[in-house]
Amino acid sequence: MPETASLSAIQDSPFARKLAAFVKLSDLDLTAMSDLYRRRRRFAVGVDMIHQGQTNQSAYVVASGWACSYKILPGGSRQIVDIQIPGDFLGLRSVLFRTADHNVEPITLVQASEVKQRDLLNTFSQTPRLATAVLWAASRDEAMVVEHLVDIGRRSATERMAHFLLELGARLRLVGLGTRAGYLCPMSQYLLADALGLSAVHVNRVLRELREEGMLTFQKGRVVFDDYDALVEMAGFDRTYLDQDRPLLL
Amino acid sequence: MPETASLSAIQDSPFARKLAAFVKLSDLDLTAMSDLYRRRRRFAVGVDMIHQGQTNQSAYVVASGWACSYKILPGGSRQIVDIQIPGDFLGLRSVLFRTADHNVEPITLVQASEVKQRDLLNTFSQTPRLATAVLWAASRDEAMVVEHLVDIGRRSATERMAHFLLELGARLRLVGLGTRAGYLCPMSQYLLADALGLSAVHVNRVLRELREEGMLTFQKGRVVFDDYDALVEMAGFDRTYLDQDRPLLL
DNA sequence: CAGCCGGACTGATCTGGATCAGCAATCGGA
DNA sequence: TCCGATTGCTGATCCAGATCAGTCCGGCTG
Repeated sequence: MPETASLSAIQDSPFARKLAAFVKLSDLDLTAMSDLYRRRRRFAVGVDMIHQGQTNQSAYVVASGWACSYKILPGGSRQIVDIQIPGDFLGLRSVLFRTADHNVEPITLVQASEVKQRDLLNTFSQTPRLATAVLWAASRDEAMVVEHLVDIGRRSATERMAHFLLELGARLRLVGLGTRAGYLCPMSQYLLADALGLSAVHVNRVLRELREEGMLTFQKGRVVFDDYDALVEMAGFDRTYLDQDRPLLL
Repeated sequence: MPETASLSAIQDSPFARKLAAFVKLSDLDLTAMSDLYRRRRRFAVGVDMIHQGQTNQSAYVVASGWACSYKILPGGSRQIVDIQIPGDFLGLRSVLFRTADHNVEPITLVQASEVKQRDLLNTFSQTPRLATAVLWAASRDEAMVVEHLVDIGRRSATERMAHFLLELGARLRLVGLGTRAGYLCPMSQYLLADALGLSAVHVNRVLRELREEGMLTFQKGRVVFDDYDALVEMAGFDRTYLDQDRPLLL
């Protein structure tokens, strides 16, 4: 039966894996999801996926690759707001508002499914459970932005770095792309700087310190947690908002 | 007819006013909303409405008064993440996740309607339009947190202050509690400091500078925009994400 | 092969905003 | 009516992290 085959394919996608942590998805929900998945597209590094100020943008669900959303301020400097990894929704706000309030740029080659505004709103009205699940995912993203805000507002450069890399690790583990030992991370130190509100120079210093203290090593595109527990302790990392152990809505 | 009378009462509530900027609400939606509105409660200053780490919290829709959500870090310092004014949802994340990831504290006496988890999820499954509207409102809140993040990460203390007070003004105007000239603001300089990641002392300095430059005056619980346009220019304030001129979803 | 370029890395210097310390005005309660 | 608590205001000092000004190394190109 081709239907069930495609259903199980959807079920294994990072997006479904993530949402399944919140709601138990029915076959109807999965079918609706697979409809959203039709229009697959590729984005090369250097070509923005979403442009601040543009109207009628689509949203995307990332299938593979990394991207980052950021804002440019009058003055030239930029702030990276969030990192998108496989399974993440991207540009949801640019669909719900008429104009995009941020940019999204691929960090690596990105493969993603385009979701048009009309399709999204239709799907919501037909499968309310899926709408609730997306609300949950959006809230989870908001929780991460909040954590990021606290990072920048109240944590030292070292704590910030540790917290950021821990969170990324936890997210990657959820979609099977990392372990407690570490993960592959294609971010340059310049990107890290823009994300953490530091200068690239200082990022380098902080990474060296963490390495020398035996906490974590980030070299050659690979993050290795040398002492996970000490890192969690030092960064004040709170796992609860990422560890949804069982679906809330059955 | 008591039904239509109560419907129009709901329609005039700050919450409905806000959501109506996004979707045209049907009578069914409004009825569902009024059901959520039943359980009205009052919160005095000094009594937290939501506690970080607690489980099975309710959410609230603010009818009157101001509150703030914040996080406490190991170390004692706190970061105010967002301000809630009438019409705002509050504690949505603590309902969607099982445990609250932040605190909410009243700034003034707050009157709010309690929304239980079960009621909320039921309402969503019965009125998907309302679910979509709440998703929109949550995304709008996220956009503000993002803006707040950029504030703290990349703007100077003065720009930050200007931006924050402008945004608050725009939000208050949406629910009819302020004008382009200014608004009443019950926040102390200590609260402002916690929100902006500054020290109270520095908040004071910055406010004095803004006053002396003829940009804005914040004294005696009242914000007066002395030169609105100059302020917008200086802060790099982007109105788009708060100015939803017509409903997106009819 | 040389030449180039982008990323990682380092030391010296500068500065925005925190911290500390203290005073004046206002308010609310006994 | 006085006293303590809260908020607003100011100057002096200090430090985390920015900025500047480079070197070093590996990969890519002509």
